[in-house]
Amino acid sequence: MYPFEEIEKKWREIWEARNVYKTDLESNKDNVYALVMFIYPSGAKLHIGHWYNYGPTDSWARFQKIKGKNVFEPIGYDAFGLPAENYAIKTGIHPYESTNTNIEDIRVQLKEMGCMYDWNSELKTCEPKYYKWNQWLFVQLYKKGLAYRKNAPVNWCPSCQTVLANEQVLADGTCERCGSEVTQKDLTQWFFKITEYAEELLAGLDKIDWPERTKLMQKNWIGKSVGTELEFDIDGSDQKIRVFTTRPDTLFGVTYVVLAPESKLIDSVTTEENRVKVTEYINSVKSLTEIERTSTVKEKTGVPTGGFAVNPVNGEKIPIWVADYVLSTYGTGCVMAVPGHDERDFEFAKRFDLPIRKVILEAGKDADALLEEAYTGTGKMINSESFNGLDSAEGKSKITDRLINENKGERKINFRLRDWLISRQRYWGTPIPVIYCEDCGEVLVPEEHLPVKLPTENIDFKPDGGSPLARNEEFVNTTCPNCNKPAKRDVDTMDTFVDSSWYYLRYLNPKFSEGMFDSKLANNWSPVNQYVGGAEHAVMHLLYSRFVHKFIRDLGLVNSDEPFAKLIHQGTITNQGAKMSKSKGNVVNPNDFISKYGSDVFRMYLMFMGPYDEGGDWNSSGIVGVERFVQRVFTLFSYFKNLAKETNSEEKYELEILSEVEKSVYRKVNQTVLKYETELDNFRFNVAVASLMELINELKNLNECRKDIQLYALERFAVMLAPIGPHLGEEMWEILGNELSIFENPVWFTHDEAALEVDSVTIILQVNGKLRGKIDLPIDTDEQLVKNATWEDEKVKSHTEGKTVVKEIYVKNKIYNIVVR
RNA sequence: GCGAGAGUGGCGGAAUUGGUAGACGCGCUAGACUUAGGAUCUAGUAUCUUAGGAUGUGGGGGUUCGAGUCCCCCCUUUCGUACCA
Repeated sequence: MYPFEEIEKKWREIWEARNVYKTDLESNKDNVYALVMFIYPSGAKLHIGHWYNYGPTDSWARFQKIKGKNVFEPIGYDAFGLPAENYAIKTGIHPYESTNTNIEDIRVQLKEMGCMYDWNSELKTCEPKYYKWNQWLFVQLYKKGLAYRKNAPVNWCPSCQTVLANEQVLADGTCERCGSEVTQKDLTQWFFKITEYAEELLAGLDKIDWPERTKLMQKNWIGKSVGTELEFDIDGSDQKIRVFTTRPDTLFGVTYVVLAPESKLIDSVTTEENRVKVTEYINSVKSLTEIERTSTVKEKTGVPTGGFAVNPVNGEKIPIWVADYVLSTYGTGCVMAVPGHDERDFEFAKRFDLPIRKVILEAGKDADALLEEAYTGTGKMINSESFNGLDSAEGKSKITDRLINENKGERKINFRLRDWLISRQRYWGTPIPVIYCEDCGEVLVPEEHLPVKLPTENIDFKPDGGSPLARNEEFVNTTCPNCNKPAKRDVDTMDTFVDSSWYYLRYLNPKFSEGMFDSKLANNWSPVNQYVGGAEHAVMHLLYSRFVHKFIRDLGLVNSDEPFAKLIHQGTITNQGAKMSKSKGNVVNPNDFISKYGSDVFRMYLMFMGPYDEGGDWNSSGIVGVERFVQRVFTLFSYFKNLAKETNSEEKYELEILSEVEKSVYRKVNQTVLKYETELDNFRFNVAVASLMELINELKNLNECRKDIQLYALERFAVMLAPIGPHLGEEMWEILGNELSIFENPVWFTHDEAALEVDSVTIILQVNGKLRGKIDLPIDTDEQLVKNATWEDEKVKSHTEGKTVVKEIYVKNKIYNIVVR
């Protein structure tokens, strides 16, 4: 039996004692930064999902190490946040205490996994020496005008008792964290101006190797749209209605204009006879929740104001309506309605019997035919006076030009992306380094006073809609850095996504006191070569990090444009189809498997389950397969114990001098080396593991080989085992008679290309594309000989007899197909 | 609604440019060893079959000598998104 307990313990001690995983960060040669998303230490311990994230990624990193790369693989804790605070509310235990207790436990588990983390780089975001630099970042953003405070309608989670960023509200209008329904509230809050970087955040997506899905999500979230902003005069008024449109080519099709219910223009455009109805309508909209209002299944509602706008291109007077399908937060909050060519306007026009005018003709359609639905495609312009006959694209440009000439419009780019709301009315986070003075207004805490420490005494955690820090007099009351008069501190804390948007740079030297991070090291190690984490962060963490990275690049602190060059999302492991969660009580505990099979077997099984980015449903029944494999490996190597002390292997062998058995062993070993390398490099762990299983099946008759061939095979096998089963690999390497840790002294054998060349091939014989036989022939056999052999095949004969041969197809070394009729 | 991905034996899953579908593993069947086997080893294992073959990668069409792979339509499912003008 393979004594995994003893062996795994032994190697972990050796690795730790010899400091095998300390990275030379000063070096700039062959660097590989392998990063997993750091841990959010909520009360729960590491579960299968963590293992699935960290284990295989570590195997990838170890493989880089074994190939001689200078690998940096750190781990740390995203230690601020709600779970610890909620726990404190429930139990009274201070978040600092519970968080640290959790981290202690988690660290033990992490070490059990046998990952090659550089523990010198471990960090916690809840320490002042870390969050000080969040505050510093805030100050820099403020100084560049990229951090600002405004009163705005914000998303409010009544359960978490705090505001949320747009990204933290789910599609169904619930809180990303707790699932409560999010409401709207008007509050004065701090924002980071991520929109300033919208264009670059979008363009940068083309330069990074990320899953297309994720890039698309970011692209949609940023939501760039190119169009024209133009104005409609208001009939009988000096005011104008500005609208944004991506389809100026449909301007002649505008039959009404719509204002969002929040629009400030409503009051002045509404006529007296419509005022009551309009007011009633606006009130009715207010009482709707955001979800109700934005539901696309809801029938469109709206009321006419009685006022009229004037179409800038043809002077036509068209009615002004108020409707809640127009959003105040996008564009100008006003829309020109073209029912003929916009689905929403079409639906609205049908409902309220407004005219529908066709101004774009779909290719091949009749200009006079009635529109059954909005035609949103492009085509020839019609009913558009002098623009008739132009293509949509040309029309867009020409109409815009005319508007520009007449001073009635301009080209405009709009983004769906909003600024990042970072204030949180919670305790367990980074204090916002701002002081409010009656005389001086909002004043930044001077950099030399940072960090503004989060008070740890006399905290009333209980949420009451305000920030817990507001009740801590000692914290709140301070003096103005400008005028020294009594002043008050900002009592909110920062969104924890601020913490996680730059931690990968801090890992390089978490003790660095002269700045946010050590720029010299950051330039050696940025961007991160391989980042691995859950797809749920596709638009939050991963977008914020990109923004912050670009900002600190602009400060001159780092010279790369993107934080993460390559990204992979591990899939989700479910249990009976359901996401594992404490509340459902369906969490699978990894410890049960570790104690029964050892961490290597568990890790290898996770890798073997299926494609890494797909995850899958947990089913422990297959783990015995991996266990058997490990047992067979151990038996095999034990049989050849100390072989490296008895013999030496060559780097390469000429095939001619090998026996048949040796030749097939030699070939298989080299095929496996190549396959293993390509699969592992690309995170296809399941296939990499399978290739080693195939190899051990092939090594059945290894004892019929010469000793040096035996060693040749086994040393390669051991080295390939090491990344995916690190303790096992080390032990097998040692059993062979090697004295040094394979990770301390990395060894990798590249494949022998000559071994992959086969001397004979199996030709597939087909009749009408159907398999009828196979023949083994020397490679590159002459076509005529293949043809002869094919025609001699009994089955081929019986399927072609009495039929006319139409043609014969020969694909060299692959297939001979006879087509008959 | 829209956008992106997925659908292959009893199960998890393999499969270069279109060229032997089902690697590897689980499970199952039979045999060997054994006091015993839920250990280990060996062999087999897509389905139907009149034993010649026929069928087979969600369904239906198509391109091709040849399609899991390419094209069109549809179904199921996962994820994202929710009137962004």
